[in-house]
Formats: sequence, C-alpha cells, structure tokens
Amino acid sequence: MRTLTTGDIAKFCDVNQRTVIRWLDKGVLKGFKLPGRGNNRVKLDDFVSFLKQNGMPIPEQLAEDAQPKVLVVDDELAIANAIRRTLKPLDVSIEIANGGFEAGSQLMMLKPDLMTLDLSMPGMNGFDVIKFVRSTEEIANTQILVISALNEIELGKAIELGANGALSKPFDNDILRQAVSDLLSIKA
Amino acid sequence: MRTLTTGDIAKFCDVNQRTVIRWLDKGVLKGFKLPGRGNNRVKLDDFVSFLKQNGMPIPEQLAEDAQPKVLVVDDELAIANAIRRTLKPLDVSIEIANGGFEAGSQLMMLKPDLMTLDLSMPGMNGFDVIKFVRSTEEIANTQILVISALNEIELGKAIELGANGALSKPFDNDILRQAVSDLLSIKA
DNA sequence: GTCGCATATGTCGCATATGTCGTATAACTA
DNA sequence: TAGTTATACGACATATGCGACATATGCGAC
Repeated sequence: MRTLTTGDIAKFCDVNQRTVIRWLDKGVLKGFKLPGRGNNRVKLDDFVSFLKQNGMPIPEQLAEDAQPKVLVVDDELAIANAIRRTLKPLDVSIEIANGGFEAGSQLMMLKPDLMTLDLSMPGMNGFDVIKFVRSTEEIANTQILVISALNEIELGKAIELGANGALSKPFDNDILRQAVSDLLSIKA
Repeated sequence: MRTLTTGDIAKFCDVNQRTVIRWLDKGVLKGFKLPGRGNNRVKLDDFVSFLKQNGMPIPEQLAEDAQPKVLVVDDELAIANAIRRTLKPLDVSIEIANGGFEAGSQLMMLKPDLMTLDLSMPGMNGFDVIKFVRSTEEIANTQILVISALNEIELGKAIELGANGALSKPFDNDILRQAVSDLLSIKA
C-alpha cells in the first residue's frame, strides 16, 4: 500500500479518526487531498517520518521502508561469511546465525524476508525448520533458500516441504545472488 | 497495537492521573506522546512489564494468561517429560523445546516467565543462551533455572552469567518444584 | 516514639487535545 | 446501476497536561 487513509492511520496509532483529520488540518502530519470532497491521503514515507519525529512506535508492518532482511543460517562460519560477502552487493541487510538456537531466536526476532538454510547442522533438522516456518503464522511467508551439500533427492524433499529454492554446496556466487534477488523481487 | 492513556493507567493502578504523568516524565514508565499537545500513550506491553518489574498486581483484564509460562529446554525427551510431570501440579503452562532451534524460536514466541535450561545440548552452548537472554531486552527478565549434569564449578559459572538458579542432574522432584515456584513467586 | 526532612502523591483550575455522534457524500464493490 | 463502506466535518462531551500548592509517605537521627 503506497498511501494511507485517515482510517488506516487511526488504527495504527490507536487514535480516533477525527484526531487524525485534525493533525492533517493543523499540518503536523503531511498529506494531500483527493479532488472529490477532499478525502485525505498520506504517503507512507510521510507517515513513517511523522512517527519517527514524534518518537512514536512504528508498526512492524510499515517498517518495510528499510532494506529487505536476510538471515543466513549455517554452522560453518566460513561458509556463512562467504554467503554474506556474496550478497553484500545487494541492497539487503544480512544477519548470520551459526547455530540452532541463534537461528530460532533470530528468525522470530528479525522476521527476515528471506533465510538461507543449511539442512544439516548439529542438533537441528533443516526439514523440521522448513515445516516450522510454514506452519507458524507470523513468519509463514518467509522466503526459504536451502543451501546444502545434500543430494538432489534431499533438496527436492526440501522444496516439497515448502522451501522456495535450493542450491547445492558448493554454490556459484552469481547463481546465489540471482536466486536471492529473484526471491526478494529486487534488482541484482 | 493497543495503547493506554494516563487515565486508563491511573484507574488500573488506583493512583492519581497526575502521578502517572510524573512516572512518564521521570521515565520509570515508558511511553510516547501524541503530536497534538503531547498527550501520552503507553503500549500495553510496556505497561505490563512495568507492573511486573515493580511487583505490582496485574489486572486480570490485561493478563494475557493467568498462568505463568514455563519453557523446558532439554534435548532428552525423557528428561523434559520428567520435568513436565514434576511441574504439572503447579499452576503453570508448560512447553517443551528439545533442540536449539526450538528453544530459540519458542523463547521469542512464548516469552516465557521461566525457562529450565540444560547447559549441554548438541549444537548449542547453554552459557551463550544465558548471555543472549540477559542482553535481549524483550526477554531480559526471564527467570532462568539451569538443570545440568555438569559440575558445581560450571553451575556457578551459569549463575554468574545471570541464571537465577541451578540444579544438578539428576534432580530431586520436590526441590525442582520448589525452585520453580520460588522463582515464579507462586504457591508450591 | 517523634521530630524533621526530602520526596512522592493528591487536589484544583484552566486551556486545549481528543473522543463521540449524526449526517451528507465520496469511494469502493459487485 | 445499486448497495455497502469509509470519510469529512460540525457541534458537543470528555479527557488530558501542567502549573501551583496541599498532603502523605518513608526514613534516618535522636
């Protein structure tokens, strides 16, 4: 959604719609009027900067103005860093989780747009992770890109379970970058 | 996002509204101001954690769940179930995480009041978990009860890092129950 | 105990922000 | 096109912030 109505803003701020209209009239919140009877619209950017300026909390749902978030899950730090280097040219923020606990906590904390997932990590079953993500409402639409040394059959199984893509290790840097930007619908 | 006004809070705490405003000014209660003339709003979560932190009673109307939530972290299902059985008589809800990933995700999802923690699990360092919890604002005041087969020195180290209690495995059921109810300030 | 002090909380009044309601009408949906 | 929902706005009711002052509370000293 590119612009917001007074009703939308009222809900986000938990405030009466009448109040939002008054903010607009007074000019503390920047917006514009439709030609009809003067219904108000506020650009998403203007609303977010309005919230920031007044120290008001920003609903997660709107914080998308930032870069897409990528979570790299791999127990081998060397590989995780390699993935990070490869993705660095993209306009994304990157976090690394090199263990099951970190993966779980970061996943729920960051709610990344995309996660790369090593299927075989000590103390953690990658397939279960995929199932968990898909069945957990808050993060169900996270893009999952499996990166694993396992064979094609296993990769296929991951896709069946709901992974959005799968690459075999070792991976080609260009292909990885392309896969991530495709899944996030951004320019490579 | 549900928010509260100073008047709401005044009623909940049975306190004058003027006092609530002073709490906000002093920063003991976290909130934000509307742009108009600076009317205050407090996020429900912030208010609840404010109440908890000061040991104030939480109005039923606001308590998400009457029962305290306990997360049992142990890779051995037999032990996790034994802990659950032991705690069952207490008026708490119990969830089990038998892996690092589950532990991390459940911790951030449930935000339990107390977690029992096995220090030595495959692919997961218990000490790091304690540090993580204590340094993550949203869950920083989670009670941590370490339950481990490691020696006294290691248990002491866990306490130093911020664990609220430590029991050695195998544990005595009565002692475990007592420790949990003490940490949660409920009747055994 | 009680005296005194520092501080927290309660009370009051005013200006004003915010909530509520009703109505006409724009904007959306099929 | 017709029906539904959302919106703007006036008028009024209520809630809020804040300054100034009164009262209550906690606590150490004696």
